[in-house]
Amino acid sequence: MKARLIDVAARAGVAPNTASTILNNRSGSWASKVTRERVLKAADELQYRPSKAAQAVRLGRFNTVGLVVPDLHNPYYPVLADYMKTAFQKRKIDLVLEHTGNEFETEQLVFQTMLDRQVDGAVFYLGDSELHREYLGELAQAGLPVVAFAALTDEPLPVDSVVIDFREGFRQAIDLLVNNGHRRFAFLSALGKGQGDGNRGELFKKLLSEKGIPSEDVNFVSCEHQIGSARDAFLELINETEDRRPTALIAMNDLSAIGAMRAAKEAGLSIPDDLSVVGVDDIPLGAYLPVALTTMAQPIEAMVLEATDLLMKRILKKGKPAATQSVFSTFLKVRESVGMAPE
Amino acid sequence: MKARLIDVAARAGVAPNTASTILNNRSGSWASKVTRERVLKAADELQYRPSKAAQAVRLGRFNTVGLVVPDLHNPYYPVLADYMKTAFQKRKIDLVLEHTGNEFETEQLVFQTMLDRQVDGAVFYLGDSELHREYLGELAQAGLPVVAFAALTDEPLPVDSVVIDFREGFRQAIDLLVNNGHRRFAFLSALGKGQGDGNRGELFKKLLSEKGIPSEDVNFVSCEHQIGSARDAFLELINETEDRRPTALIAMNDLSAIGAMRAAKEAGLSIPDDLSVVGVDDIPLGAYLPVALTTMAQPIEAMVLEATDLLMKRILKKGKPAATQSVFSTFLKVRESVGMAPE
DNA sequence: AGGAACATAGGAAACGTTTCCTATTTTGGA
DNA sequence: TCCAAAATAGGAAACGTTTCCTATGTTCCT
Repeated sequence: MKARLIDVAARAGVAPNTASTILNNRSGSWASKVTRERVLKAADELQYRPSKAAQAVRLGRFNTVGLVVPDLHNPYYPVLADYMKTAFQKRKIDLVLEHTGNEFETEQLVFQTMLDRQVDGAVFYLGDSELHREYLGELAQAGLPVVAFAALTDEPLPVDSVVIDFREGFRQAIDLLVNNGHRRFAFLSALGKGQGDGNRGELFKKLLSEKGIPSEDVNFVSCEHQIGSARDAFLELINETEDRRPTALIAMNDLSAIGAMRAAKEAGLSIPDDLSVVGVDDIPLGAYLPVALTTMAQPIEAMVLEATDLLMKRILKKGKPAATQSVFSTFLKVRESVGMAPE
Repeated sequence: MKARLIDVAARAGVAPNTASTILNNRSGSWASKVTRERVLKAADELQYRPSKAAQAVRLGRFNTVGLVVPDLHNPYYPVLADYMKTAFQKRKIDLVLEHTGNEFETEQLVFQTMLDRQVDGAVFYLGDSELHREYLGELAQAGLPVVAFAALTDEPLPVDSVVIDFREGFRQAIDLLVNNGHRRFAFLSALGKGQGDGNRGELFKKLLSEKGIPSEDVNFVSCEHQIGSARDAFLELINETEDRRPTALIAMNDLSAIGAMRAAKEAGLSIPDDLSVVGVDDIPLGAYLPVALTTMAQPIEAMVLEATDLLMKRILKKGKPAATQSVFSTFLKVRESVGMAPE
């Protein structure tokens, strides 16, 4: 059914290796013009496409890398995936996209897939699940080139990593909010059951205390970084804190921020008059909400380029150099969801 | 570095074929208990994982299917992809996800990839791009099992298809809007430059005229089905129609609806008091907008199951039976964005 | 005119599996 | 005790490429 190299060679009246050499125009391309054209014509007529599987077996590489993200439902990741797809495309490398949904079983499965030598390397975006941190070293040990995206934490990862330093963005956000008169804060993040926030909660508390905000005026709300869970959790906080209700909210991603804004709406709070909201991620949607979302953005494209470079180096390099760490800073994009503190 | 079948066999002191038979527990599994255990132990110790590429070459199949969607930035598709991933997982088949961004070049590339025999079959979601319709038959002709999702149109597709019949949802939406007193409508859709709306515009006009709405009170707005494009286009309409401004909008997907809601906000129109909005797709986000979005939902899971079945049948069946068509109806989910017509 | 250097092409092994077929040993019934 | 049948295992080819190495003509210089 499908044309093979042999078929092309036969039709062109040459040996398979000759055809192969020509089709991949290899080694100075010694073939005579007439032979070359015969082969090219035959390949075209037969609609020949080489079997990637056979190539992979022979060459020991796939020209494919994997990108594993926590959750495709968060529009941040498709944005990142697009950049990365473009970056690898330039190197003639396919990118296969997987998402774990932050579920342990799916994560296991994806790690297996990656290990099945389907890919020459893999990029893992460590979301708020701490689960796969454990496996990263294992994968690298098993010989798979790996690069990870992660939040900046105290303990460096055992693999090359592109880490996001939230300090600058946080500082800008807190400056803005405090200057606008806000004194009572809420912090919405994923914590518990295998989830961490990369010390961002601690960082937040510390920066606020430097501004003279006592820690009892900083409410930590834990949710699952999905929109529904954020709404529920924040609505509960609103109902619990009638007297000293926070006037400013920082959510650890834009989706949670949207959920919280919905909760505010349901509680009769208006944004930004009664409540100021800051998100993280700068998802495209944020600018088009009825009240456009102020958010901490990342230099996604630069981060992706760096990750791509790191992975390519790992793939091409023979030895196992020590893991490196590249740090990128966040910055605030001020939109409509932040205002002056009420009264 | 990586353990191969030979290595496992050597360590267990058996021939490779014996090891293969045991590891795949094939043909009544004749191997003696002791041999079996030795092989299993060796495989475990060496962390043996068979090379998928080699298997693919030998077996002529990949245990992998492709899913091609137009745009991952629209949260509708991740939802669909998740269902499909689960459905194929049950059959031990990997799903690789590709998106074309509705760009012609990317589409070409993806079609190539699929044809490179990386997959045993492919599911294409035909968005509003008419571009790949042309290629579907070609792919099927080339021997690739293909199933397509599409809107119900007059001309059936040359491959098995799962089509969405919008009539019922439209009828429900129009009933609701007309009963609420709306008389002037807008219809937001992707048209032009290779894009079609599957006759949904015509359908809309027809249903409205049955309700006694003259066609001059139906405004068609063309945009690119992305949030920003929808905002721009609808804002323009608002500004152009000060006198006979529409009081109800139907957008051909939820993302456009959100963009239009943003435009309404910018123009000082409030929803649903000044403008009622209905979307299509029922993306999860819709329920969590400050004004929850009324939308036409699809039985996504059932559609996915059907598509999965169709593809599996194509893959397993020898001959080339005629293309079938499975139709699914939409239904309205009423939320907050629809109200009574103003004054 | 004779050989070296070049241009052009093919033979055959290899990548890591699976599977068809054959070979050896064991079992069991008469 | 003998032979057929069952149980158990291995040999070798095959999947579709790529690549190393060798072989045949050509060209060109002396």
